[in-house]
Amino acid sequence: MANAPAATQALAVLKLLAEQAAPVPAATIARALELPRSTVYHLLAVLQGEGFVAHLPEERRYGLGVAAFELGFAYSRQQPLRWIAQVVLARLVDASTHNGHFAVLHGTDVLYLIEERAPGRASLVTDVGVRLPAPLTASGLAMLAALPAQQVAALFPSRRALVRRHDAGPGTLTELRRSLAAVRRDGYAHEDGSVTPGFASVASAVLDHVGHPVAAVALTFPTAEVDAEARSTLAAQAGRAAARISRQIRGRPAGAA
Amino acid sequence: MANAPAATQALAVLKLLAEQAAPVPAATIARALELPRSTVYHLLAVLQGEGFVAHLPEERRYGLGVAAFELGFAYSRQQPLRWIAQVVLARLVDASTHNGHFAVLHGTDVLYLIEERAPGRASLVTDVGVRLPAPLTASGLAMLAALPAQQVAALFPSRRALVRRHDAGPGTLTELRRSLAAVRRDGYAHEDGSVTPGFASVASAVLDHVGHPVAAVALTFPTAEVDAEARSTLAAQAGRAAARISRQIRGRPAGAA
DNA sequence: ACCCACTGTCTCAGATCCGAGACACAAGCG
DNA sequence: CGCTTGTGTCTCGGATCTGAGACAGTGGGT
Repeated sequence: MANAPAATQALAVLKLLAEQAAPVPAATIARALELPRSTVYHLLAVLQGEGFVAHLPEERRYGLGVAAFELGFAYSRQQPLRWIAQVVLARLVDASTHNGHFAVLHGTDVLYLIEERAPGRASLVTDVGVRLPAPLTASGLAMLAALPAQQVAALFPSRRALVRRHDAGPGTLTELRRSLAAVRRDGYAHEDGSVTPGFASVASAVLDHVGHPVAAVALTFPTAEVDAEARSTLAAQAGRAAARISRQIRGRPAGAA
Repeated sequence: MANAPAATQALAVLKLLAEQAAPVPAATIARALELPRSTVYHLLAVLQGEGFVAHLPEERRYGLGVAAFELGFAYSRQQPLRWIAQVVLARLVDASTHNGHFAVLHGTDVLYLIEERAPGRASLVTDVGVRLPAPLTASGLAMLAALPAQQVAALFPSRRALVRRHDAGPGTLTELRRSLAAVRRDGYAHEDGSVTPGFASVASAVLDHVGHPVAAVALTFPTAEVDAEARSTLAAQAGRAAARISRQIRGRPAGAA
């Protein structure tokens, strides 16, 4: 297969810029990607010409451009799953009065595609576009629990693949399997403070026609506000929303994710 | 300046895919971009390798991949303006109980960066990522009204630059200028059914430290539900939200958009 | 005002890529 | 089952690019 270094390099520049919290100087890009300065300026000129990169002359820095934003939205728009989920999630959030999320599994991570905020509540760390280790999240646990054991083993071949945060989350594969068994027993997944201290989530997986988890629906709430009974109610609501989306996607061709 | 056809072509493929409502066959890409089939397969392989494109073998089609999505989110995340606006817009929506939007001017279009949905209300056509002709929208009119007349003339050199929809929106430059004068007189912009029949919006521009419009805040409501007095109240609320964001961005370096 | 480090532009030849077209495989239709 | 159309892979040489390094300009520090 022939190579296309210019294309590969241009995409690498975009990915690097996407990893930055703010626009950066061209020299930073050259250093990080180990590319000649002339090559970087050349690539930036092409990316700028197509709108993917914006040059900030006053700051002498480069950041992502509007074309990058539209690309991201276009991905979202191409997902029939997202449109179905948007409506169902809006209803769930209105009914439960808690923030709701819709996420997909991507490797060992969860990627949040939709966040619906309930009135009077702030957005959380699980904003759209955020990626978190699946075992730390209710959504991730819900999806992993619906996978065959071999697939889970493939994703997490050793304890090295596990990430802990706020001293939370499974530390061994045995703990992970135990968590997943509990999810299957309870019928829903939950996490307490693993993602944001003081907040908990409940989640259910959205299954396709062959029972494969394609996404998850979650509700997030302040731990202190919701007792065990209320939590079960929220879990049931999330479960019904996930089931509704599952029914609606059956009969549709499998989408990318 | 040297050229980088492979980089340019790869970006063209991404843009084409972003314009599609669903994944497409490779032949469609080759035809649309007038590229050799081997070149297209080659570019798709590179884009796929970097995660920007996903191949759907069962459908024999190609669509955008997760890296495209993350790119779009990364753009959003790099905008300090967006984070400030997110909080202010959430409060505005909670207080007004109507859907709110946050948009920027991009050429002669408005580009929606944030949508905050009020409980019990459906998302509208002005979803995140959507781009609409500025003169048709309250947000667009608010920003255009805050621009110097020469800049408006540069953006709209002739009536050819004007777009009508649902038989709405200014049809001549004179009408446009008249609309903008009304916005300046009233202190807020509004549209009735230009974007979505049965819905109206009010909007105010967010101004930077030199008085340049960098964004707009809008509230959208069903026309039948809101009388003239209530509309003024919503306009005032949107105006205060925009002013609050304006105050918060002063003292910060100008961001990209 | 001067100096230094950095930004941004430009050239051109050795190195490397791009794409025409052949080939194998797959899907759909009669 | 056979045929047609479309998908996807692969080769290689004429055409073209990549990037070292020179140069000019800019901004910040002293």
